[in-house]
Amino acid sequence: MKIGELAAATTTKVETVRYYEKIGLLSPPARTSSNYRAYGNDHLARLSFIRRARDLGFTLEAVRELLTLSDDKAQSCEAVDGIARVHLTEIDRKVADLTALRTELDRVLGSCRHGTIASCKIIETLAPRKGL
Amino acid sequence: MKIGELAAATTTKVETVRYYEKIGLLSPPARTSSNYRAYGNDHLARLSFIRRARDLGFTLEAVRELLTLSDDKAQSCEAVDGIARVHLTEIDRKVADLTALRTELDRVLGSCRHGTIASCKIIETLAPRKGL
DNA sequence: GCTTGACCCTGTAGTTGCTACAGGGTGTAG
DNA sequence: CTACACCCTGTAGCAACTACAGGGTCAAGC
Repeated sequence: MKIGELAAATTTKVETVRYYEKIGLLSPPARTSSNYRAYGNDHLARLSFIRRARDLGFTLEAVRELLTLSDDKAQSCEAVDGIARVHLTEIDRKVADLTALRTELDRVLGSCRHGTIASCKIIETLAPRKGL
Repeated sequence: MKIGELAAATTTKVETVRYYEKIGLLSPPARTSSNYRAYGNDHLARLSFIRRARDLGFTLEAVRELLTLSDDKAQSCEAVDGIARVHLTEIDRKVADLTALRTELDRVLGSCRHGTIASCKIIETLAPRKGL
């Protein structure tokens, strides 16, 4: 399959596929006589994995780690679990922060409707907390 | 307080603080006789806010707008309302996205049987699926 | 009083994760 | 046979930092 087809099949930009190859996330495929990249199903699977992990918010470095781990079938699952778990904790913190910010914005909007410009406490909402 | 102290208090790099000043997010502080930047508590609060907001995925431009909300006390109610409303929508979208992501990651983690990679459900989940 | 080391200054170049050209070659449909 | 969509390499740009290089400042210790 040509690069355009691979890209379309994974909703990736052609340039991004070449970029992944350049940084070593995707192995260089065979070339046709006219020097076009020729991909197989293994490439398709790997790129799908990369895109999906990226979608889930993993950095390229984390993806690289996950790929290395998944290549070594005999290894234990714990490292994979660890990477995902750290990521999950981060997400939980972000949701909590966003919810606090949302409440404050909502309050600002509410006071607006009553014709008064309440002093906006946005800065205080995300002010440093002791637990951090 | 000196730039290093401010940076440490907000887990920011010194260079980043200077960068925020350069792009106008942080007002230029007073200088000591030896030309060192001298910050007060208002800078600390503002920088804390910027860092948290950035962490939550707001662009610097969005942060800039949020800050004008809390800065400009004389602003018209409509302007405040407009800016707040846009960001409220954005926050709701982010919370929804993160929650979906969380659910998925949680499901993936729950399936981890701590066996070997060969049977790792996390890797399997990220692998390409027919329905995609 | 002088050196050592941790800090500060400005300015510029590199990073991440792409994305967008520029300037060219290839392949097929009309 | 020429138009057009696709492919190639290479470089430059984007946001938002981050890391030097090359220099100045200051408190502590000998």
